[in-house]
Amino acid sequence: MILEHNLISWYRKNLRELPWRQHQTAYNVWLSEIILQQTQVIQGTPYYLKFMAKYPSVFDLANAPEDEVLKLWQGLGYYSRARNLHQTAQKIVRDFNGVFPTNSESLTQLKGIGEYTAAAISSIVNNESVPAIDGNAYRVFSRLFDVETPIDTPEGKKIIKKLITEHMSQKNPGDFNQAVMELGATICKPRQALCPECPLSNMCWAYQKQTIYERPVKSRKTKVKALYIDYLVVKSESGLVMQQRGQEDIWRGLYEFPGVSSSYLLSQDELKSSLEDFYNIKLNLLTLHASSSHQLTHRDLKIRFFIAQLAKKFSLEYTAWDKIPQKPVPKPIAMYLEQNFRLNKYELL
DNA sequence: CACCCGTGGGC
DNA sequence: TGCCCAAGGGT
Repeated sequence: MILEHNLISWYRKNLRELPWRQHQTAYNVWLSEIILQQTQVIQGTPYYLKFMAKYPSVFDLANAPEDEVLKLWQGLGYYSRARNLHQTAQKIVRDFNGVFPTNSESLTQLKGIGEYTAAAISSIVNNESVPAIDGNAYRVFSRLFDVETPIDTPEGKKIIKKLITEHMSQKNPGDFNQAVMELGATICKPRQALCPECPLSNMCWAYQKQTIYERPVKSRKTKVKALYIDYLVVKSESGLVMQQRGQEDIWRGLYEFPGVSSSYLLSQDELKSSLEDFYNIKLNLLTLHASSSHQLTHRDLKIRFFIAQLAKKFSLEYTAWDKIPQKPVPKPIAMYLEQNFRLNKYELL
């Protein structure tokens, strides 16, 4: 009770004025929550503004082509969020006349909305008393009660959920959930926590025991695998050869150049023969044009771009120069295009 | 349920 | 530099 009171009164004095807090409609909150999944506010905000400007309602979003949605999402990462966003918008329009379900259980049925997002939407928009447990909530409550069980295990998640459920507000669940996240983002930070300014420091076990930076405990660490990607840049007067990635692996649905990937660095001969076999082509010349490295959470990418000269025209489709800027592409491809082609004309520098 | 999915920033 | 973290979800 005292926890709830201290937390919510602190929140109402200190909340940041964020764009999606102006109206708090279901569409508003849903869009912001999807954008902010695994994404910091400072990184997601420009995307939220772009999406709201282009798609003011769920109908506008539903009617957009998928490539256009992906293009607007480009650079934000985790592209399945954009595809699910689009599909869910279409379902809301088709099956619900454009009106979102109000309770968290129904929301969970929709693509891209899991337990956290459903709780966030229903508590903020519909005042449903369900805990929205994100990374901030795990950190805040594991510190408040000095939880030693790793929070990335089923047992740890259960413990945190029970603690939050016991302490969460019945009257103001939306403010409570947002307050926990706000506290985690601005005070109870992973590093450089501002404990003297915290409204809950007097009841925080980890603060008393000086275990703040040992909480939360995590058990798993992701292992990073190396991935070598070699791209073939095939030019003609009309454009570049580009293709859409399939449903496997990273960057699903985004566009890229033809190429090969490998777990080890291919020699020039290996590369040449595998490209010729895979695409059924004959390469007269293969010249290294640029290379870059790119870090993902679980991948260490080494990318090379080769200019190719073919014996005959490529069998794959050439994308016209003026169409290339419309294609959603992974970050390394965008960087390569920006550095080597003029943005408007897309001619070789 | 363990693993996979992007990108940017901090230290 | 290498690692951690961020308003998680799908499979």
